[in-house]
Amino acid sequence: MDPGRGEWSLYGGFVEENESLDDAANRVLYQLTGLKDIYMKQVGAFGAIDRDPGERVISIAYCALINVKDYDKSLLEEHKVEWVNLDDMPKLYSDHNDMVKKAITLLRRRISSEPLSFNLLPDLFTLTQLQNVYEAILGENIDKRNFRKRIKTIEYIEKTDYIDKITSKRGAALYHFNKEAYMEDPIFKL
Amino acid sequence: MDPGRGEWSLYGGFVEENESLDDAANRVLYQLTGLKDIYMKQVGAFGAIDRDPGERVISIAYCALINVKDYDKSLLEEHKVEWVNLDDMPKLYSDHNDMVKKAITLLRRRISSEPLSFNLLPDLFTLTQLQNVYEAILGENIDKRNFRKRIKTIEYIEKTDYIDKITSKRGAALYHFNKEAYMEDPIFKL
DNA sequence: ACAAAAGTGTTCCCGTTACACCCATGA
DNA sequence: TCATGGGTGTAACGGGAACACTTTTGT
Repeated sequence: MDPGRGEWSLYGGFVEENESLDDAANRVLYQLTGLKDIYMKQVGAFGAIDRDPGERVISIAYCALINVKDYDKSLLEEHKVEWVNLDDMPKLYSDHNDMVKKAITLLRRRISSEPLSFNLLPDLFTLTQLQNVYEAILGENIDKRNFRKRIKTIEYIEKTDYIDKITSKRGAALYHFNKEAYMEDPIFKL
Repeated sequence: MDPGRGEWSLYGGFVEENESLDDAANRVLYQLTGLKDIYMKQVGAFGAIDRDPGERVISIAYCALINVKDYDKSLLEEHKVEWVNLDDMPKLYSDHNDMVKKAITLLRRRISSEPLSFNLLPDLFTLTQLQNVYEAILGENIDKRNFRKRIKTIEYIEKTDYIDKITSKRGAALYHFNKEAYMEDPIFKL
């Protein structure tokens, strides 16, 4: 998000002649963060007549799942862009708040039919980290025992022999998302 | 749907300067069917570079729920448009099959979180009619007793004293969707 | 020793499913 | 009288939610 015209707004760009909408979204994301191959979905087209006071603009909003640790800070500063917590989100320019709202709805719906979380986690992750992602997306707390019970029934989330000793004294088992197993049998359980 | 360029395609139109995307969709629908105030949702923006062989076109697809009985036949004939059954749908022009597929997915997801069916039914309807709509949208059969049990738990679907004697010899109770009750307490159960 | 995070089972409840027969009426 | 669609209840099952204590180890 970047400051624009006195108000904050979402970061955007224009679609070039030689690129699809998806390509354009990926390019803009790359220019902004230096990230490629990121999970990204179209949120929708926004086309009220007066949504831009200057000229008629139709915007196609996209949302991406980005691990906040991964971004290139210098690029963000260069574009005068900042990450904000959802709870701290200010009033945005034009209909950009609607875009965010629709994106959140889309994500919350999708997380129960598609394993989104792994786009936000490192290759190896602890169950606590995974649960944190779920709680962040759903915006609510989940019971630890129930969560871990459900995870156990999902075949393509595999426990490894590695142990994470960084975030806890006792050490936590590291898990792995087996994408191949998911592709073969894409039944999502959570 | 109308025949175009040797293949069948979805019916479309261009967005005017003085109308929003939603307005444009409603206008096109009106020109085609003579219907107004129809339930309509944006399906998404389609923007592959070569989706139209002539020039670069970005399309925003919409889907509407229309009771097939309501349409103005002369308008359809005038525009050389036909209704087709989903099962009989031919290969369509460009990415139009993707549009239909996405629209169906959207409807199926939405019907379990929003009472869509009433847009396809007359003001008074029998439970069998309602069940038919559900089965049509979901594309599967539903057990009659279970269906009726669930309907009974929904406050805003109200039984009236009227009886439909047209479609059955015995006569079937007519029900009514109480929109006000739904608006007050929009918890959808089915 | 104690603080901090990891890990672990059981019970209860409710919603979903499966399933088959009688009823009223017009033709 | 029969064909047609309308209407009804119960039992078994399974998934989700609630709930609290022990373990390990670094400091």
